Amino acid sequence: MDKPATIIDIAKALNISPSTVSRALNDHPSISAQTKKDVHELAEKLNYQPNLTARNLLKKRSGVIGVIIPEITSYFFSMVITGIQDIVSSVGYKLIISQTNESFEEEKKLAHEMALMRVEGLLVSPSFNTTGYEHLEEVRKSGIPVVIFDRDCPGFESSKVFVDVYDGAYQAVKYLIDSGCQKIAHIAGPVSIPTFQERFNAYCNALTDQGRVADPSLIVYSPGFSAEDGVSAVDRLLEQASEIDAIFCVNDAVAIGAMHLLREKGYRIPQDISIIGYDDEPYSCYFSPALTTIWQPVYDMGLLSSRLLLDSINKKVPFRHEVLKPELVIRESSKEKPSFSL
Amino acid sequence: MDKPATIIDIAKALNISPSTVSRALNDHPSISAQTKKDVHELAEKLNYQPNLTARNLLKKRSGVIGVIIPEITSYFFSMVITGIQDIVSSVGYKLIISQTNESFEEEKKLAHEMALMRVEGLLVSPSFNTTGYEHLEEVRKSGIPVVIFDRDCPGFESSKVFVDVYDGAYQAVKYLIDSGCQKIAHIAGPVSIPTFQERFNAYCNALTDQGRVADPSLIVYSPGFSAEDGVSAVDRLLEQASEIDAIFCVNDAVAIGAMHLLREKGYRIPQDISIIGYDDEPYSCYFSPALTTIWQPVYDMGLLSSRLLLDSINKKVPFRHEVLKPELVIRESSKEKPSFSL
DNA sequence: CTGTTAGCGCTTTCAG
DNA sequence: CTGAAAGCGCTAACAG
Repeated sequence: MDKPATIIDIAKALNISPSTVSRALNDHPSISAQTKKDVHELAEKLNYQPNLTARNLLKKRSGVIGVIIPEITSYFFSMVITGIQDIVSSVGYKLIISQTNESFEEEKKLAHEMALMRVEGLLVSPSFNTTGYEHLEEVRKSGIPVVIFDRDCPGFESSKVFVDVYDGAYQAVKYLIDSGCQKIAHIAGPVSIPTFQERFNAYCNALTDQGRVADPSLIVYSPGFSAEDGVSAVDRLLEQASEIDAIFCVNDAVAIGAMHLLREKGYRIPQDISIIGYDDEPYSCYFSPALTTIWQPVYDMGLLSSRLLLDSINKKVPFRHEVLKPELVIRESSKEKPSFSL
Repeated sequence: MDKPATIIDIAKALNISPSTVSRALNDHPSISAQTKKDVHELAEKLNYQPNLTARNLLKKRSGVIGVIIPEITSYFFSMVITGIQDIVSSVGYKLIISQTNESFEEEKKLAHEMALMRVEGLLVSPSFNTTGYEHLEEVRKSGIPVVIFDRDCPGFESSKVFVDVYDGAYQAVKYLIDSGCQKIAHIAGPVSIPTFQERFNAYCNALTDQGRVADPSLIVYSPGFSAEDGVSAVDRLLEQASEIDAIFCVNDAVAIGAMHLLREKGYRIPQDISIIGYDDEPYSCYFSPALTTIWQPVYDMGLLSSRLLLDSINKKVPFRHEVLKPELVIRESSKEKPSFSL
């Protein structure tokens, strides 16, 4: 209601100067106990709230950190955000979160807006359609530190935090080989996207490293990576290949869609076909069979990237590149590895 | 890099006054085309970016809207946020999002911080442990409109947007009855929480409305509402009841946990036991059997609540209470309703 | 211990 | 069409 009380209102009412009030409020050492008491009491009474905008203008800071992500509606990114928030809120920062919906244009617009808002730092995971980094260069040129996470921006210089995508995929395929699978298929995501390209590469290399060949008829490229895409991808796979006994899916969603159709077609998992996904989504362990998958330290990624960002904000530090390790979570959708091979 | 250019820098360089520059930049009608051109060109060259903090201080606005939710890591809330963001970003607002993790203390702190930041409006879905609304009253008293969504704050006066929880639950139980189920159990959530209490009430009423009684032995109260809770709840249910042929679960997570254990114990779904959940989570249709559940217009809730908030910000409007309708999504985890009853 | 002064960057009367 | 001046609310030298 009405105008909020200012420091000047308090000063006038107490017949002292605004600076004294300011100092009293900020608990400055050289202010008499009595004055402090008077000021605090009146402030309380008037329900005084400091105007952060004024303070920010003076101090040239905003107290907010920006986050740009492709989408918030995924376990992955919402968990990263939780990690980020736990760190930055502990040091008094607020978070401005925006999603690009995988649109490059939107990303450029958002980056620009963030710079305008004078965010003190920016965390970004670029969209799949991002093809240049001038928008991020601009942000950095305005003196705002940027940290990239999860998805790389090759050539853009900044601190970065990733999960070792290749390693996770390699582990998965290696496990399938070790468990005795002979015809291991792969439902690949759009390989124009580096993350999926890496999973694809790991699939091929894991195979060749064991003296096998990556048979093209065992690979199907999915245009998307949702559960629906998994359904149609496995449908095509079954047409072009025969006798497959394992599928490494580009992510859990696709794996879940794939399992769905396979079961409908009467395949037994894992007796007929082993399935491994990627991401360890919350419900993946509740499917039957429970999905074997790759777990990623998602929350940690949020913690780490925001820590790196805070470092860059506080002092000029050299860029750091951190790579977190994923883990294979063995459940029921894959055959067991014979114990003698341990 | 270096100091960002200000309006004064431009003024000096062009030998005109800051006010003229300001007007030129804002395309004020009474400025000569030539001056405008000069100013814009130099602004471009100096990479001038208006200082929003200064402008906000003057205009007494912040351009941001606050959102307080229990958690961001759920399909439900992240989808609501998407709806909110689609509306508010179209009119130039930025979003500050914070999660309470169901902590009342945290919620109070956040509400206070939001007020301090001078957010222009606040959207809140209170935590389950929220017992009073003084923190929200305070926000409103500072002149910041508040809109409550999804979970009610009884007695707190503001615009509110909810889904008709009772209706959804009633539909679910009614369907089970109509499909011929005789012993319909309920895994209830913590009934201290209004949402779960309502689902419970609907369960009882749907039964009694059809001339049945809500048998206490068919009801199990779960302390939580995760998939794990569903597992243990159904375990207890099987001990205390016999021959149940349907379970209405408080939400999809619990239903998924319940189905998991039931399958392990050899029950066939829906032949032996029909299952209905609540929420229609993204993967619910991919379980086998696909889960029958209640869908809620989550995105719409985000749209609507932010629209109501914008209305309150722009002009004094009376509070509005909106109730959105959920829908029963029939899939495979429930027996079919005989067609003659249609 | 306290007051004076100046200014953060911008907009907006009020005068020309 | 343009300039001078005032001020949003707060803080920080610099003086006492």
